[in-house]
Amino acid sequence: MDSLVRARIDEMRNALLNQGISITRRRDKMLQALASNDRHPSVNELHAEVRRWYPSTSLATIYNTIELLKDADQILELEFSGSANRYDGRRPQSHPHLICLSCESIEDMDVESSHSDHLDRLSEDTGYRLVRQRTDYYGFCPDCQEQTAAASD
Amino acid sequence: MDSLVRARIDEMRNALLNQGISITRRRDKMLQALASNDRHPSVNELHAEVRRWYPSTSLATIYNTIELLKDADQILELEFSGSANRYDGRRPQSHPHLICLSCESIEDMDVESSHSDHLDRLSEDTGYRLVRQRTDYYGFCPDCQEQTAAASD
DNA sequence: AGTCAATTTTGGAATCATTCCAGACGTTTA
DNA sequence: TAAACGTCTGGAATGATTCCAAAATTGACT
Repeated sequence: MDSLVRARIDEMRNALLNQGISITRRRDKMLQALASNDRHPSVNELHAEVRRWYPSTSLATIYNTIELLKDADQILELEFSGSANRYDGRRPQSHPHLICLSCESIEDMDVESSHSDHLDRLSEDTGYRLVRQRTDYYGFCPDCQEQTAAASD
Repeated sequence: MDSLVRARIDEMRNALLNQGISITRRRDKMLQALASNDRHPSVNELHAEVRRWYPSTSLATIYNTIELLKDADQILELEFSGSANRYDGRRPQSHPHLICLSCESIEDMDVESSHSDHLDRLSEDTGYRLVRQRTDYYGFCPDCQEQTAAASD
């Protein structure tokens, strides 16, 4: 396993432990699933993954664990109204994404430099106490563009 | 009525007419509601507003009209998974918002310069064909900060 | 190991925004 | 007036998320 993935899992574990939350087997599997999946999985995908090891796992447990991770600032939730939310457990800090309107893939973009400085500056400017931001770009990924081009031949 | 509001209503009307969509009385009221409300109303608020004039109006009609406006690029939809979507009919182009996590108010921020240039440049860089972006800042508005400060006295 | 208390998990029901649909209604055109 | 078409209604269907009470698991202590 990638050492970065391992490090990320440890980070999540410690963050939870610091809040007095125990790492049960299901929770641990879920951390692994989150750390090793860069496709921004939905709750259902995480559920399926954890179930491979613990088939009795219920959806409620997945939602539960997500709540714990949110409270510990260890997961980024991308909300959608029409479809299921998607989650980024690899980089819990706000960062921009490329979202394909056709295949619903979600890709990370590089972090803009000094993200928290930016929020701090904006907080001063606006009078808000800002805690996070969402920046996402919507369009059509290279693969989907090819497919529509091919289909119109 | 503000002349900017009036101009915006005309803009929406024309955009719909250009797509061969007729402006019914309910639709027209909804355009007015959208153009004159800067608080980013939800579907329920729009429904209530249109109902003041046409009490038999159904929710489905509101959803319908929103669909028409989206297709005509005349409304900006802010998606939320936990609560109702919010709509900006005054500035249909992508622009950033300040969102209060406590009172759920949504405020417009000034548009970054040359927004479409920015998308064009990013499209080149990423290979995506980007059509819109979402940039929102989440935090606590000045009013809500005061209230929690006062409550802790 | 055995018991108790506390935490976690389950599974199903409840909630709520949104979408769907068939029938009713209105408007336009001839 | 009638036919044709688009619009609107009201209620049902859908689907993600939340809630909850009961069952299962865990950890501490004996």
